[in-house]
Amino acid sequence: MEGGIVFEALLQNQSVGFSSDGFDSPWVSKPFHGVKRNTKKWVSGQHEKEYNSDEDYENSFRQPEKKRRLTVDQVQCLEKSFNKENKLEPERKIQLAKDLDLQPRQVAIWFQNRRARCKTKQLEKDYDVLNSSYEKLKLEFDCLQKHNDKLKQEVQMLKEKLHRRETGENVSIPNEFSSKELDSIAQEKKVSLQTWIDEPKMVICKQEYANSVSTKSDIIDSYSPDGNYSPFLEPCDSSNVFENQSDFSQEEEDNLTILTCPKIKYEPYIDPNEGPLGYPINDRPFWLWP
DNA sequence: AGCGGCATGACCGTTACCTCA
DNA sequence: CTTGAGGTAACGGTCATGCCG
Repeated sequence: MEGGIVFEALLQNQSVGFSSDGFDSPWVSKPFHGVKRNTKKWVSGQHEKEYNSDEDYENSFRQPEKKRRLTVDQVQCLEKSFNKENKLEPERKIQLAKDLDLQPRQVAIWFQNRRARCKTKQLEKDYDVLNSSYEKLKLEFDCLQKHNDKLKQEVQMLKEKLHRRETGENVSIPNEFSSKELDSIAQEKKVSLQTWIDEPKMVICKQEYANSVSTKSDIIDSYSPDGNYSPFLEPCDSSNVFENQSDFSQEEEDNLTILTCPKIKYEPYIDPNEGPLGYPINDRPFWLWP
């Protein structure tokens, strides 16, 4: 950092010295009124600055201080180093500080802040991923629900007609439809539904688990060892969704919920304050959070 | 081996300052 | 010129870890 950064006239009782952490940071403590906080101000190169007289020392306090940003070159070099490894070993810190004419502590702080920024960005990305996943899932769920209702209606209608026919009532079902044939029609309906949902990947699970998935951050936030995002539910084949190979009893099956799990991928940024339903995400019931 | 004290570093939340629209 | 928002350097507090007596 070229040129000494000196600071504005400070209040009395200031102290010039090293930080309490015993590290090599030349900070000046400045009393701060009203807030219980010690504001310290940076003096570039102070560790090597020599004052020829008390007057020089006093004058240095009267010059306005600027908190300088790191230069473009410094940032570029730090970025390069960060991209190689975002943790900073002491040797590398010293070397970077030397190379960039910074205090080791400045390098350490830059890495800390850089990691924090990195984490924030990653959280934003994760949010986008989950949000778009949720949006897609909800859409598919709504479609399925509507289709399911329609099918139930049809089955109910057919059952009623069958009942009336078997009890001798005059119904419009052709006589050639036996009970068996009606079953097969119903079966056909299942098949068509199955075809319809063939594209989205699905898993079937108990209602309690479906509810808990949205809150299981330890699962959702999981990453593979190489640092890549790992979707919490792997895609699976939906072909057996309606087959009688379920591990659940009939009663349990009534409470089953279908989770669609499209392959998660990053999508363009979406305003996190506005959810897919068009109103702020926090206004949504907790269990509807993506 | 177990324990306490100390040094160090990472992380988190926060603050102060700078820059720019 | 002022102001507010956003970005960033830097802080204090806390916790984990390693070393040493």
